[in-house]
Amino acid sequence: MTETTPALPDYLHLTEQHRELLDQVLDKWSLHVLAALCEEEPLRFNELRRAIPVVTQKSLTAALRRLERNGMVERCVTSTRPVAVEYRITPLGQSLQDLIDALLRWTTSTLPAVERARAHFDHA
Amino acid sequence: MTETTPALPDYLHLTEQHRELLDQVLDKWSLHVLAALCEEEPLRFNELRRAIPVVTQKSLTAALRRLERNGMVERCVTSTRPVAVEYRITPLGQSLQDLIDALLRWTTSTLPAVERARAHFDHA
DNA sequence: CCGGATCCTCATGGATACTG
DNA sequence: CAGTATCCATGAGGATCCGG
Repeated sequence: MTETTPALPDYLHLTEQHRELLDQVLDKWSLHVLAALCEEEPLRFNELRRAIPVVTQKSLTAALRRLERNGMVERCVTSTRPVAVEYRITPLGQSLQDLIDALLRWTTSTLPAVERARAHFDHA
Repeated sequence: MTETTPALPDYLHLTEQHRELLDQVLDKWSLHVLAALCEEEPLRFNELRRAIPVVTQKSLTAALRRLERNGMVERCVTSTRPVAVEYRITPLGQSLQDLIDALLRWTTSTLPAVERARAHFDHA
C-alpha cells in the first residue's frame, strides 16, 4: 500500500481541462477586462474599449465572448435604438478576480528578484 | 481628499511588466515543467521530455530557457562525456509552484460551474 | 452603438535533420 | 545526451468594411 509517487493530491494534477480553462480565462485581454470591470461596473462595449489600452474590437469581442461562455462575465442587452450592451462580473468571475489579485501580488513581490535573475542571465 | 476611484491598491494595477512576467511563466509548457519538477527533482532533459506528454525538444528547450532566465529553474551542467544536464526548481520557482497550486485548486473547484455555464451558452 | 465578416501578416509551434 | 538549425503549417491578432 506504500505509494511510490504520491507527492501530489489529485487537484494538483495538470490535466488538459485545467490548462484549457486557465488559457481561456487568464489570457492577455481577459486580464484587462476583469481589471477594468473590477474598478467600475457595469461597462458598455465602447467604454471597455476606451478603458483598455489599444485593444481592437475583434480581440475585445473575442475576450468578452470567451469570458461570457465560461460564466465569468454577464452580457445584458437593452433593446433600445440603438441597442445598449452592458457587461458585469458574475460571482464566478469574482472568484477569478480574487485569483488574479493573488497573481498580481505575486508578480509585484517577485519582480525585483526576477529582474536580477534576468540581468544575470542576459549578462552571459 | 476623497478619491473618486481608489478601489484598487497599486499592486493590483495590471501593468505591462506584470503581464509579461505572467505570460513567460504561466504558459502551457512551463506549467508542465513545474509540475514535473515538483513531483521529482532533479530531472535531466530527456527525463523531462518523457515526463511531459508530447512536448517537442524545441518547445521544451524554449520553456526551460525562459524559466531559467526568469530565475524559476536552475540548470546544472556536468561536463562528462556525454554531458549531463540537470534541472532543479529554485526558491523563486517554488513560490511560483505555490501559485500554480492555487490556480489548479481554483480550476478544480470551479470547473463544474464553468461547464454548466458553457453548456448554457452553447445551447443558445 | 455594437459588433459580424474578410483579408492579411506575422509570430509560434511542430516536424525533421544535424552536431558537440 | 542535449541541444541547434531549418522549413513549414497554423492560428492569433490587426485593419478595414459593412450591417442591425
